Amino acid sequence: MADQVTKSPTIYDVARAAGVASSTVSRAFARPGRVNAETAERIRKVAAELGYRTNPLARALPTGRTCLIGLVISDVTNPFYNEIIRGAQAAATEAGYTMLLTDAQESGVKEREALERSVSLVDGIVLASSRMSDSAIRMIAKQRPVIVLNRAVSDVPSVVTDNPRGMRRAVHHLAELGHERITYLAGPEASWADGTRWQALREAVHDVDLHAHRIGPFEPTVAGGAAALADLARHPTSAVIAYNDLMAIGLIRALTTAGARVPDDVSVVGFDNVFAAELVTPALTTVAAPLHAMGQAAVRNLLALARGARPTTHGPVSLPAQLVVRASTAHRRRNSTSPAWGTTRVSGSAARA
Amino acid sequence: MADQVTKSPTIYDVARAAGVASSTVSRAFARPGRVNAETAERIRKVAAELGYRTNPLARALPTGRTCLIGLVISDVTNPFYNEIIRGAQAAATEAGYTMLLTDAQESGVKEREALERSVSLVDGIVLASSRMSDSAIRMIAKQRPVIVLNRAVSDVPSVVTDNPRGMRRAVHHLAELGHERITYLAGPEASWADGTRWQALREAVHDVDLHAHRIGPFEPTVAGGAAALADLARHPTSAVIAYNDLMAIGLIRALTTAGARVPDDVSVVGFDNVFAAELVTPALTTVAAPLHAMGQAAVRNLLALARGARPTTHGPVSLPAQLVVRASTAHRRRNSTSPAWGTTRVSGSAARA
DNA sequence: CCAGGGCCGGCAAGCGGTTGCCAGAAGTCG
DNA sequence: CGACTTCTGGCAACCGCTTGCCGGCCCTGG
Repeated sequence: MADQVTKSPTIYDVARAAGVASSTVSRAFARPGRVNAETAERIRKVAAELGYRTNPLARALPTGRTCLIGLVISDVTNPFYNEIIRGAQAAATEAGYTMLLTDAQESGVKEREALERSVSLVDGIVLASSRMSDSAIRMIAKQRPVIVLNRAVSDVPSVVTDNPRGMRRAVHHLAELGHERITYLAGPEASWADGTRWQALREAVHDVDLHAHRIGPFEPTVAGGAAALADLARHPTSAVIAYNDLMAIGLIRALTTAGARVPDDVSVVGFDNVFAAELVTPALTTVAAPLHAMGQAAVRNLLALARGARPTTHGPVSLPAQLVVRASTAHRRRNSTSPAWGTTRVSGSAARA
Repeated sequence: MADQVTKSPTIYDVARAAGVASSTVSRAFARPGRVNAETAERIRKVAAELGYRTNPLARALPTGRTCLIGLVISDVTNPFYNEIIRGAQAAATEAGYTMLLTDAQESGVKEREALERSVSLVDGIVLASSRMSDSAIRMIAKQRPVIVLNRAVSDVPSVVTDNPRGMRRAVHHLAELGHERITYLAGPEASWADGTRWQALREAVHDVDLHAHRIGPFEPTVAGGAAALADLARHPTSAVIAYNDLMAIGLIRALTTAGARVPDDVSVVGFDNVFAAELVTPALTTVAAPLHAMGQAAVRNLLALARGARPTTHGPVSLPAQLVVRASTAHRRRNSTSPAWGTTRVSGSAARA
């Protein structure tokens, strides 16, 4: 344990051992070609013997590049991010960057504090589902290259999923199954995705002549979805689209324990296609976001930005979403306009057949 | 976007503006008390006006402390780590440290490479379910304080869950339900936890006079669990304990599609109590690891170590595990010694009642 | 009234690299 | 053969902050 005091060798040690100047050692590593091939080889050999490794910190000081990128996530606990993290990580590693992960714990304030402490450390930042205000984001985008993920902020490049298209597909699917009224379970109000999805739903629904109704907002969690049951019962529909999979799962569970059957009594569609979506019973029909690709795209774009590229397009980069049809959606049953599961009997307007 | 060229102010800028020496500015922040209260106050005010923030990199160079800790995870995609990450993050933030997250992608080699690039950056490292060899771990423990999570390596402090106790509880639970033979679905061979669990199972089973049988190893994933079905069918038992929840879930699914009922035909117990465990149908009975606490404990111990504390005990810090009984375990049915679901009919030795 | 001790601020030497500039050696060319 | 490149290696000045050491000033006690 106490071995840790042995300081690791520096370029000076290597320089002395190899009989050259420290600058030559530095160049042998940082700028091969700038130094004679043989010399470089020799230096490299000596360095290897000494176990020399260039100290990234010391390197970063004069160059200003740390080869670190920050990934800030609104809630690491949310399975939605698992694949995003991995995608980001992959892209970072591939480019020789290391990732600094920060959990904002669904709090704009904590997010800010964390950022405060790390902006100066990183070469760029990916903000995943940031809960900060647009202006706060723009503020930090002034200090470092920033890419926002799953959100659009004017003047800041972003990558998002094609929510409108995904939503349209979900609506068409539901329409084909004979559903006429769709309830949207809203997520957090601070969420850009939530706004986009609801907006997309209204448009999609209009196209195919259905009706949409929004309830919420709820927490974007299983508990939040379950909590939505009461509101849903007050204004029941045969189909529900939830802000995300977690809420969809929560709702399904609540419905089930309330005695309703999914998908027979009500069809439920989620968003994101998180890992658990195919595990639950019934398996969840959901709009799949290309999670891995998003993480990857975000980091790649960020790195391009950091290298001085102009922000590619002025709009967000939009990645295609797909509808994954599983077992939580089915044909609407003609005689099930009014639910048997309502905690409150509905206003009577919807008469039983 | 181009604003990023504006360099941020340094202590020199502040010093000039405040009419003091740079060292005084430095001390005003780093060592309050060493400098006159009024002066400090004035400096702080000027600094605030200039928007000065101390550059952690520059600070780290002379001090050698980066206030960064590395968390290396064998597979970020595994939900098992979600809460661990958060626990670790919480403990780190609370101590003013930032976390560097690395995904080893279940590869000892990638793990090593990643470490290679980051050891020199961090003040300490938490290795979660490392896939590296003991000696490799000891090697890096020589360079930096290291805590291994979910594994025991001699001479390196670690935090683990109390697998033996957890296993004992699971076995007793199964015994009470009348099961006599238990199959263990083994996880990765490189996994320390796997060895411990199997060992614990054998002992626990011996105590209560049951029988245990091990099949595997399998991938510690849903697919791995599903893949285990064939082996299980060859040697069926009424109860199964899986290396982890993911495998348990996979097995349950495979069993179900093969026509077996869980828990009626076979009881399944998992390990870890990941998020999805309570979501699946039937909800999974599992040995719950204190995920959040583990991440937290790991980081706290690491920080203590980094501060120069002697490794607390010489054995691993063991956190209590609990059995969470849900719906995937039930009384053994007398007449179900031989399964109706076997893909291969069993050797006939186990006659139908 | 003077010696001794705090308190405070400044000086300057690093921490471990990078890099602009310089100069000697070697190669090129008319 | 001399002028001009090109190739290589060294020198030294940073990058932004920390910190050991010094010294002036003021306070206190004998």
